[in-house]
Amino acid sequence: MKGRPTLFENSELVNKAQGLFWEKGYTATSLSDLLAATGIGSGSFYNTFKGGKKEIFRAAILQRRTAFEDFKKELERSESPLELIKDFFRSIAKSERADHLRGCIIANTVVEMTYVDEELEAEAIRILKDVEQMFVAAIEKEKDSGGLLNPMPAKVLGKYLLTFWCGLNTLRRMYPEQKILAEQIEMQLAVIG
Amino acid sequence: MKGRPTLFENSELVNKAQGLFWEKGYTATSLSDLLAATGIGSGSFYNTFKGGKKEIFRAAILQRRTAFEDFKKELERSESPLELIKDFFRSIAKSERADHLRGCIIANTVVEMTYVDEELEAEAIRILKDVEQMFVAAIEKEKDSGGLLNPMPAKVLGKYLLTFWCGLNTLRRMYPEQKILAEQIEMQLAVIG
DNA sequence: ACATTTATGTATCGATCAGTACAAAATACA
DNA sequence: TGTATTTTGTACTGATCGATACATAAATGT
Repeated sequence: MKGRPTLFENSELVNKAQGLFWEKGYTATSLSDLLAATGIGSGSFYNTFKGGKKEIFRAAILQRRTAFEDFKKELERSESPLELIKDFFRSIAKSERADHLRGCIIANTVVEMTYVDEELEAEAIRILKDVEQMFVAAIEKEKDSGGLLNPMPAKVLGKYLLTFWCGLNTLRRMYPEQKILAEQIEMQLAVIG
Repeated sequence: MKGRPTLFENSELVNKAQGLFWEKGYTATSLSDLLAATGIGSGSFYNTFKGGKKEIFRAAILQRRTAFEDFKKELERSESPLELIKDFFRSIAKSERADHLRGCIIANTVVEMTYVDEELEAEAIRILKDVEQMFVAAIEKEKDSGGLLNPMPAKVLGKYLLTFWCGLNTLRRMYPEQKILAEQIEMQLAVIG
């Protein structure tokens, strides 16, 4: 390809931007924050992300989405996907304090963007609904194999797990302590059966 | 008292500011948003709220706290506080769409402020912990009167309700529909017993 | 009437916001 | 060795940010 070669790896830029957005959200993260963290100049930045701040934020969100999709594929290959999901929830308790404090970037975005940016809000909601569907599919599979006796519809149980995930997003900030979170997670998972 | 009389009622200012902060959060609400919504000039504004934007935000949060404290007093007078709490959750489903979208200003603040403003973050967390304590007290009372058979500790059940509240804060935005929310709320309340 | 006090409206501050203009640099291709 | 193409760094833009300066208005107290 013709032209000066890129000094900055695109995915690296998005990675670093994601780190900032994850902590402070979209509005409170300034462009100069992004430029300072990545080391890129504004010329390169707007050459790479023609849509500016909003485009790199969307890229950060979508990158998070692919991380979720990887997990989803792992579930689809699994015999007992619900167990993997439960283990995922259990692993949350063991996170570092900083990870508790920043929570889930997608859930954060839904809360932040409601009256701020319709498109980004819709984007984040779409992802959470995909997560919900993943929960539902795992629960249905477990029901089919006879490993789950809970009589509630899978749809309701899926929304229950999603609501738990979003609630945990705040609880973790209030109690970034392994013991409390582990106990609470275990209790909430037991509800499913 | 000496001096020119105030044209603006302080609590009215806080009320209107609360409305803006509730929708867009702290950072995305600008001072000129606040001035436009209240009709006040910046001179008067900074004369009234010496701490500027942060002070009026804190006032908005604290005003919400007193609303919660009123409910708490009602609970303390009640014979079956847990039933009142359950009815409160049930009433959420019937909210208007706009109320679903803006959620709970305190829970929103916890999510927004984590790496943005330590003090406001701590303020909001303190309030949520008070709400949690209110849940715990109501559950203990219900246990004492023999009206609650669930063997889990009241502390755990209280955190469960709090987590549900915070999860609902996102679920409402994803599904601002009475039917879905009512079904989900009923399911989650049934867990308590 | 006049001094004092407080609230108000307006003009304005420096800082920062997101974004642009543009020339220099670094490559590929002719 | 040029010419086209793309990236990069820097200077800069107008707009908006939160906040202040200050004169004027409107009350009270003497």
